[in-house]
Amino acid sequence: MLPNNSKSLVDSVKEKGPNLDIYRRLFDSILEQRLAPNTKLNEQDLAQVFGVSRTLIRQSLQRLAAEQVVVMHKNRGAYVAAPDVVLAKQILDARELIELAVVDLACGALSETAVEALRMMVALEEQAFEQGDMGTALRRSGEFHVRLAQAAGNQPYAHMLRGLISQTSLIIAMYGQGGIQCARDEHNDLITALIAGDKTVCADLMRYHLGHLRTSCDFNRRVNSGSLAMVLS
Amino acid sequence: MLPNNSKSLVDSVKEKGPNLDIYRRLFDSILEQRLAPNTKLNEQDLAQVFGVSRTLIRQSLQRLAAEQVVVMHKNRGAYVAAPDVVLAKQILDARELIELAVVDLACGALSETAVEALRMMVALEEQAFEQGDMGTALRRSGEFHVRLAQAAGNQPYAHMLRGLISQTSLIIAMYGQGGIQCARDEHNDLITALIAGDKTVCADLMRYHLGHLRTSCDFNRRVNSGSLAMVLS
DNA sequence: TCAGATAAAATTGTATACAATAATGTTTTT
DNA sequence: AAAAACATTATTGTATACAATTTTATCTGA
Repeated sequence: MLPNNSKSLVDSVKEKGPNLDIYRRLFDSILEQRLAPNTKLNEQDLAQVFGVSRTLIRQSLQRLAAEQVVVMHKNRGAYVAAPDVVLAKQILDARELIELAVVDLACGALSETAVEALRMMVALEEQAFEQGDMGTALRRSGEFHVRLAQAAGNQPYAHMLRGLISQTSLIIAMYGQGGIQCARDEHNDLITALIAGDKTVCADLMRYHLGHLRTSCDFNRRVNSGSLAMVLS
Repeated sequence: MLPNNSKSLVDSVKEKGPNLDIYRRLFDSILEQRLAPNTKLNEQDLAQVFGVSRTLIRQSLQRLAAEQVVVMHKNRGAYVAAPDVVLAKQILDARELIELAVVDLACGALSETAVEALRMMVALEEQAFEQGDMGTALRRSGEFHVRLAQAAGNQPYAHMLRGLISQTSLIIAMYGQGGIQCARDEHNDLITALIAGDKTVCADLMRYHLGHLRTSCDFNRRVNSGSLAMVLS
C-alpha cells in the first residue's frame, strides 16, 4: 500500500516536517492507484499504519483535500476523490491548456542539466514499466510532466499542472482501459523536439500525447471503483 | 481586521464546518490587504481573536499555505506570503493564460442568470469603491474574475484562477502604486463584449484589462511591507 | 562595551482526551 | 415479520496537555 522510495515533487520544497512524509506516501499511493477512487480513508486506521497520532493523519488528509485528490465530508470522513465525467473532461482540457503553455516556454530553452534530468525521469519511468510496476510507471509519467513544467521556469504552471496530473491519475483509474503506457516513448520524442526548438512541432507532439490519454478513456463506462458499499448506497 | 460580510467563494462549496468561517475570514483579510505580506500570523493570538483553540487556527493556516497565500516555516510559524518579482511576473503570465481561456469559453455562452450575477458583482465592487473601502473593492474585483470562470463552466479553471487572483492581491500590496481601481468599468465592458460574442474583441479586452494590472505595478521598488523586523533580518 | 554562553520565555509540533455526530445493532411495538 | 425507537458502537471534530524548538533575555568574561 505505501511506497517510500523516490522523493516525489512536493511544492514547498523547503523545510517541512516528518509528517510531510506521510502526506507524500498517501499522495503517491493514490497516484499509483493502490488506493482506488472512493476508497474511505479512516483516520484511526491510517494513524495505526503510520504509527502516529490522528493529528498528523488529519493534516495530510486536509492537504490532500485542498489538492482535490481527496474529498472530505463533514463528520463522515475522507475518501479518495472520484471525478465524474464532466469534471474529468474539464481536467483534461485544463491540462492541455497548461501543458501547451509549458511546451511553448520550454521549446528551445531547456538547459543541459534539465534535459539530463528529464531523460533520467523517462528512464526511471521505463524501468518501472519493464518491471511490471504499472503504478509507479504511471506516477513517474506524471512526474515527468511536472518536472518539465518546472524546467520551463514558471512556478504557477508547475503547481497547477501538478494538481491536474494528480487528478488525471484518478481519471485513468476510473475510466482508463489500459494502453496508456504504450505512449511512454513519446516523452523522449518530446524532449528531442523541445531541444530542436520548433514550437509547432512541439505543440503538436504534446497535443498528440494528451490525445492518447483521452482516447484511452471510456467515459461511458459506469465506474465500479472503490468499496461496493459506496457504489450501492 | 476581520470581515464577516459576503459569503466568498470557497472551492468546496459542499458541507464543511464552522472552522471554514475562520479560514474565510483570514483569507478575506489578506485579500483585502488588511494583513500585509510578511505579516507573522501567530497561532495563539489568532486563537484568542477567534475564540477557538489553536487546532482550528492551524487548520486554516495550513490550508492557506496550500493555496500559497501563506508561507509556513518549520518551527517558525506562518507568514503572509510575499511573492518576489520573478514569481509575481509568472503569476501574472499564468493569470493571462487562464483568463483568456475562460473568456474563450464564456464568449457568447453566458446564461441570463450568469450575466445578472456578474453585473451584481460589479455593482457591489463599485459600491465598495465609492464608499472608500478599497480593500473590499479589490477583493470583489477578484471575485468577479473567479465568478466569470465559474460561469464559463470549467471547474479547474475557476479553481486555478482563484489561487492566482489571491496571489495577485499580494502582488498589488507589494508592488502596486494605486490606479488599479480606475479600471473597474472594464468589468462591465467585458460582460457586454462577452454577450456580444466576438472572441477577438473579448480576448483583447481581457488582455487590455490585465495589462492595466501590470502597468500599475513597479517591480523595481524594493518592498517594505510587513513587520520591520522581518525586513531587517 | 561587546561577544559568547547560558537560562528563561515564548512558539510551534505532536499526542491525547473529551465532545459531537453518524453508523450499527438491538429491542420493542404493531 | 416489518418498522420504528432506542441503545451501543464507531468515527470524526475540537480542545487541552505536553514535547521540541526557537526566540529573547540575562549573565559572564574578556
